[in-house]
Amino acid sequence: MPKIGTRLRELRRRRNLGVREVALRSGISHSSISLIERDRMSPSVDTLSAILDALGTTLTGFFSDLNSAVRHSPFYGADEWVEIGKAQTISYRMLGMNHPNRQILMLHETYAVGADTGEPFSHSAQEAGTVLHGAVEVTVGDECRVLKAGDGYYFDSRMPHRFRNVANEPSTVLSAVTPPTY
Amino acid sequence: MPKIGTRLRELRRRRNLGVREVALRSGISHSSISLIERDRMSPSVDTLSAILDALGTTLTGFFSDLNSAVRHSPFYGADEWVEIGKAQTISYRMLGMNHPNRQILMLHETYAVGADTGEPFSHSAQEAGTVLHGAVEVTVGDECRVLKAGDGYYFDSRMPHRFRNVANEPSTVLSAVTPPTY
DNA sequence: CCCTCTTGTTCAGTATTCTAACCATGCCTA
DNA sequence: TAGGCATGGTTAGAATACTGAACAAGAGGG
Repeated sequence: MPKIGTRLRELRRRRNLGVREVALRSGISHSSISLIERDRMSPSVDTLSAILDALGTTLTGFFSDLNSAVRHSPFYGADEWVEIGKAQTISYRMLGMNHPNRQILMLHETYAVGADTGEPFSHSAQEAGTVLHGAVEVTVGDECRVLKAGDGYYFDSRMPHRFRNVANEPSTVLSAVTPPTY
Repeated sequence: MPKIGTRLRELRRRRNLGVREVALRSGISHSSISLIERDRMSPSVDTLSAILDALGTTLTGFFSDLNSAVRHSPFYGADEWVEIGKAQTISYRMLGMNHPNRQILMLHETYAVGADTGEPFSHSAQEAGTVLHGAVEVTVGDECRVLKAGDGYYFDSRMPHRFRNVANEPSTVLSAVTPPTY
């Protein structure tokens, strides 16, 4: 939540609009606009959405413009992978947790024997990956194939997909998703 | 603000995490998580950010995945341009106001005699446009040129830029910006 | 069957956002 | 100078987000 206020003020100023004008168009009180722009309060998503609407922008656009250029070390140690799932049958460990303006979700996935992501699901993004160890049956749309170490995949996440470990040992996969949704 | 809750729940479930687990990692109470996921309250940006953090996602990623496939008429009449600025010296009228998943901000800009966007500013996006009528002096970075009807431009918005009407009549420009931030 | 551990939901109380009315300032015009 | 009308900021009270504890439903396990 980096200086939302400042950015909002810029957007408004750029349009030669007053706080009151934006308030009128968005249905939010001008005092709230003032407070939000000066980071004295964190608006609810609904409120922010209404304001952006009045400015002809969208939540999507607003946030995709956020966190632009910040310096950060490009290196991460082997101990810096962060578990983002609950390591029972499948473990998802991500790289670069706090990297600014992260556009990629790089995952090290470990599938226990018989592990299965279950119901094919879909979300809008693109993902690619490769099997490091073991054997994984990957289903994308109506295509299905067993991938072994060295094999890889690349597909649009909107296609329903599913992963299943078919080896009699744990399998590992290294994958990348962008945008970092999963 | 389309079903934020549903999407959040999907993200969580996909990770095999419980409401309580996410609460612990995000510092938000598990009851809030429950309420938010069922759209019974609209979280503040701070809160949402904390939750997404615990799920390994970002505001940017979360919203860029939002509003995917919704049907909508592709046609807009000449009377459907919406003024998003305050028409004094410069008028900004945008197209497709309520178009779902809008990725482009198409603008019809009208500059009064002597109008000037003033201080060069910058934001992260890409924009292109062409002069329809009159003459506009465009400055991008350290380059400056006068464009007349038919001339165009295309640049990365991160470069500081500025527009100035140098004709002795109103000038009009048709432009596009993506993502729809401006 | 009871016990316990897990899951998510409900609810009363607290903290925060949000609003409405008021205030301060600056810029016109008379 | 006063008066009007912009601008944005402040503040008490209403509305809502948020919390913690209590509740309900299900899954084993003895």
